[in-house]
Amino acid sequence: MQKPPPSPTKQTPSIVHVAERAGVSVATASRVMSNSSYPVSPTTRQKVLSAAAELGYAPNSLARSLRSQRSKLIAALVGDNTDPYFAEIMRGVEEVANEHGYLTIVCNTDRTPSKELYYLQALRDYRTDGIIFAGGGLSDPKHAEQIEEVVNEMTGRGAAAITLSQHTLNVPSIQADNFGGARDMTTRLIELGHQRIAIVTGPANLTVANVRMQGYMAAMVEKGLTIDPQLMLAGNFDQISGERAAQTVTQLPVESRPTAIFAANDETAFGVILGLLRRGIRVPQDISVCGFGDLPMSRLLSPALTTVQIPLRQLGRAGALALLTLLRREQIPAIEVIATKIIERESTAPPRTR
Amino acid sequence: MQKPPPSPTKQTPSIVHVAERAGVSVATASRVMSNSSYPVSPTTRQKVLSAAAELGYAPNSLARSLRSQRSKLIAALVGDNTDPYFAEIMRGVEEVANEHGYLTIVCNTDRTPSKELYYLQALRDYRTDGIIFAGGGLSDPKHAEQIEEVVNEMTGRGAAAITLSQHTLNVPSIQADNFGGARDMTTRLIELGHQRIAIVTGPANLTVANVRMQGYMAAMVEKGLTIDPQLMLAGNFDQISGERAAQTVTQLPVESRPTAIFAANDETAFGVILGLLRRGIRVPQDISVCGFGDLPMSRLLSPALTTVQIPLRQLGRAGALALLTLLRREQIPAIEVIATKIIERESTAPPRTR
DNA sequence: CTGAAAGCGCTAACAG
DNA sequence: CTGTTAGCGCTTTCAG
Repeated sequence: MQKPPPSPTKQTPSIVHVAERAGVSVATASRVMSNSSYPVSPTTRQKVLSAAAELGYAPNSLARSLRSQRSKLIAALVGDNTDPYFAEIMRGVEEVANEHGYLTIVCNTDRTPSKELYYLQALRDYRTDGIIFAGGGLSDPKHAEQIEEVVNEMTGRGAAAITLSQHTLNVPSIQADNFGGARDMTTRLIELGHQRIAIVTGPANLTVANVRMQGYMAAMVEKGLTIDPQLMLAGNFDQISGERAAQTVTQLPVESRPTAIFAANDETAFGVILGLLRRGIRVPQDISVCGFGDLPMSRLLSPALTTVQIPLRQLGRAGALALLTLLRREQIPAIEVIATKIIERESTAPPRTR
Repeated sequence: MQKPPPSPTKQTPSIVHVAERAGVSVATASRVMSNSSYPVSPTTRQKVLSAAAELGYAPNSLARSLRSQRSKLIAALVGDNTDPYFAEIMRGVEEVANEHGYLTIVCNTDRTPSKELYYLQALRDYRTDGIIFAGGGLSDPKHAEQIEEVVNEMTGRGAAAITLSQHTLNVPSIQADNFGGARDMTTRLIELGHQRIAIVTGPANLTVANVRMQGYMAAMVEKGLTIDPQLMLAGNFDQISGERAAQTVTQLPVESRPTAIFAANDETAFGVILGLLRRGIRVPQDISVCGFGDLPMSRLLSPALTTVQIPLRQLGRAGALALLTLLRREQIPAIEVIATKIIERESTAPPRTR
């Protein structure tokens, strides 16, 4: 059974048709259809309205945007919309956009500078009013320059841009307190009695990852603990790298093993826990594990994950709101920090007394 | 209505400027900038190209779309982009769109007919070329009619629409084999030796939920088992309803308790498992549990979830591809079914022999 | 209050 | 091969 291909049948009515049918000029028709503040007599207005209704008239946003130089389109540039981290941010962005009559375009960059650049150009071509960089800035000097150029071009034209994490781009930024969150979490572990605390880092070229590591180091130093390079495990923000880290740890001689492992994000923490459990090491009895992010599934694991919660949806909402403010030509602070919060669950505990 | 360009720092160059600078007509400039097949001499082409480069010219897609009556915009209408189910589909859609030079608009409907209608109108106004209905059709006769009207209006105009699940809309559809998957899973449970198999259904007004229930019933009947109404638990596709179902089950007299519970989706299954474990019932030793969907986290649970896998990303890709085919005025089947697959993990086992 | 007309930036006839 | 021109559908001066 085949479906007949769609073939354009009836002509979409334009405002000209509405004007004709209502017996008024297009100017007047436009004024009522666009809710202009320009005065139109109640009777004329009514005539236009019913003509539009009879015709099933729908304004052409493309023409409107072309004319007004405002597309009412905003874009969310994310690493991968499938990643709950980005999904949650996108949700916040989309909600605010929707509430204000904007449409949201998704762009998955896969953290690839070239894809990011490609998308940016497309967005520029569509005269997208605003762009939210949800992911971190990619440290790739070659593309960074071009990306910056396109962004400047857009902002120079009246568009707005904003980042939701540390970024090389010189645009306003709204960020979760990654440093503070990591420092607080580490401090908490220390207060629990841990001394040998390992960290599984994120991708070296990702700024958020580095900032979290800084937070960890700051706490260690503040508390007078030494940072053992052996306990700084390279990770990649994914589960696999967490499992690898667990493996590395278990190969360490018992006396130099950490009593706690701080994974730079939740996914990595899942991997760590899984890797540990597979090797018969109990969490948190033998080793405590914590993450960063508080993904929805973090509380479902057993043991449920202790982690640093980032108010992601709120971050997305704040970002979109800031964008709209910028579009209204109003000032916003260059950088706004949103507090994170430690959520203690089952994966952390005081270290075993030897 | 919309705000004028706030502070046009530098005037965005249009094709007219390019033409002037290259010393050619706009027609010629357009021909080279739009990669028209129309012949242009190599020298002229070069002149235009360098003029464009010097000016930093970027084509205006809005104008292009207005003129060509094709926006190169497609939209994914999802229940909630935060739901891994939809996120995965969206990813597939976005990938294909991107590969073909289209931009993807996200619309979260929250399964609300009014929001769906609102979005549809906005998409129509933007002359979106194609729409993918990722969620099921909402059984709400009042809005359904209006929604259908807008969709017809759009397809009549040359746009394409497609659904990725059972839907009242009369447009082509690409679907996972929900019936077959549920039947196979149920059959598998029966083969393991289960006789008393409960099902936790999805929202009654969601077609997918009903189809899965049908599959369950078909298998039961085929195998000559009776369907005990006591074992048909009302669910809502969320974790809470799964926990509630677990509670209900544990309140049943021991002899009439099920030995296996089939949750209509994974989230519900998580809830069931959680609820069971909390009450000291072991999974799968005491009761087997399985789900439908294979969310990423399903394999991370302990016990890892046995479930029916839906190739979601592929579904999204297939949907977008179908849309593009339709846009090319080519035929596609009215309905295409994509096979599901049973993934057996740790949450199911033969029933305990009494 | 209403209307005529000038474009927004681009493509595609239709001439040369 | 190149150029002129007529719109796509809409908003907004600028005149009544």
